[in-house]
Amino acid sequence: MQEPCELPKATRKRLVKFLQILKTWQNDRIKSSDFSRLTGCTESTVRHDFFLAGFAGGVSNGYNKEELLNFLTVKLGFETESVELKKCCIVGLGRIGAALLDDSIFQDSGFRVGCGFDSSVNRVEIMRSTFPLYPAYEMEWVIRKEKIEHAVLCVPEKDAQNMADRLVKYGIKGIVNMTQVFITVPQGVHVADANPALALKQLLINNN
Amino acid sequence: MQEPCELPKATRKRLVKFLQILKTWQNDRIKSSDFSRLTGCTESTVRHDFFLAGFAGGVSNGYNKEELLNFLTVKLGFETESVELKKCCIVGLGRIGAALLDDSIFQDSGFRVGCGFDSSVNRVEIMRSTFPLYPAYEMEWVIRKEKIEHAVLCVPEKDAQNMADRLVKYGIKGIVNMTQVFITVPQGVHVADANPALALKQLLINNN
DNA sequence: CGGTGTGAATGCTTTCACAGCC
DNA sequence: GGCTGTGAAAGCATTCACACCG
Repeated sequence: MQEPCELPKATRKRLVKFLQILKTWQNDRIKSSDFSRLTGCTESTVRHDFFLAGFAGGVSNGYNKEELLNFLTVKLGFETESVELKKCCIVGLGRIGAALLDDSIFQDSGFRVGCGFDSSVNRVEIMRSTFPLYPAYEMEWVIRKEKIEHAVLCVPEKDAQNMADRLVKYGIKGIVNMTQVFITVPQGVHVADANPALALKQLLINNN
Repeated sequence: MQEPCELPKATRKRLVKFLQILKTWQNDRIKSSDFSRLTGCTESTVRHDFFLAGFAGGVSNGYNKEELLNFLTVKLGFETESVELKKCCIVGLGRIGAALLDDSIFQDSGFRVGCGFDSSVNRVEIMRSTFPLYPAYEMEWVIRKEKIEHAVLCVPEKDAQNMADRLVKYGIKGIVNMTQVFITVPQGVHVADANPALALKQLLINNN
């Protein structure tokens, strides 16, 4: 029914943010200036995004929170989210990977942690976790059996590309790259970087 | 001498990536197709970026690695990087914050960890770390004294905006937001998001 | 040939301006 | 008056096409 959300990329990205904001918005109504303040884009952009998305419920004291929240949830295809969360896996259980073995971090993301992998059999056996942990050589069958399509990559940098290649081979379609190196993936697979060091560097550069 | 790098935003962002790639590039020469493969942008874009940056050392078997590396380092204003690293602070020492108390994570970023803060005095006293840890009420003088301008925000979501406000008040100019909530900062302060849950969500949306 | 260098052309994104509505 | 809705205009970013060079 809902075609795959034919909206400009930039607009879609912002709409995800707007939806996130709505989820924790206390008030009954919300204005484009609120979104502007909270995201850093202009009021104009906010209104234009809603226009492109096809929303037209605004009046002179802003938008109705509930109405907008429902609209965006459907438009972005998140309706079924609460029914069944998608599973992701944490690959590499060093300090960062281990810290991510925690569903509260993925709350409201539409994902939950399915399992964790590490190439050290020892570490996998010793670590305590509410999620099943596997040694890396079991990745293939686990990923296929659990139909996991998303991975959070937290391995040492020297292993990042290798591991990414394996993940893709086993059917992973999206990788969140927590390492500082850039990884290459074939067409059809997507990567999002989420490394604090990289982010710091970008901050320095974007002082404009 | 080097004016503040008058380049299009998008181009600057990519140049930072290219520089990162060069640092670990094994071969003596590198081609635009290599950058294209590794970053996902087109060869055309790569060459055009170098053009805008004013680099013109390419020949028919690509660019000389060293030459390009030096050029970009200067152009982006990273020459002094190895002389003195900028300090950042980790704010909030839960699982994630604690995992970031580690300089190896910030290697090659131009930053090093200066110190950590947490509102739990108890936690600060108990945790072992090679960096000084302070209770949150000491933030102001530490940040001012150490002239820290960048913070990595790892506090619980409900505290994120509050803490960001305080950081800004104490002189922080750039915040890497590891939380899932969006924070608002005044003009002149910059925020970069680096939250894996957010990144996963963006991946779902960008399946185009 | 297999690459880069470069301006022009195309395609996105953001901003503007102002009508319309409560 | 304050805010949304909307097309048109301006501003960026990417891609093309082709000259040029070893």
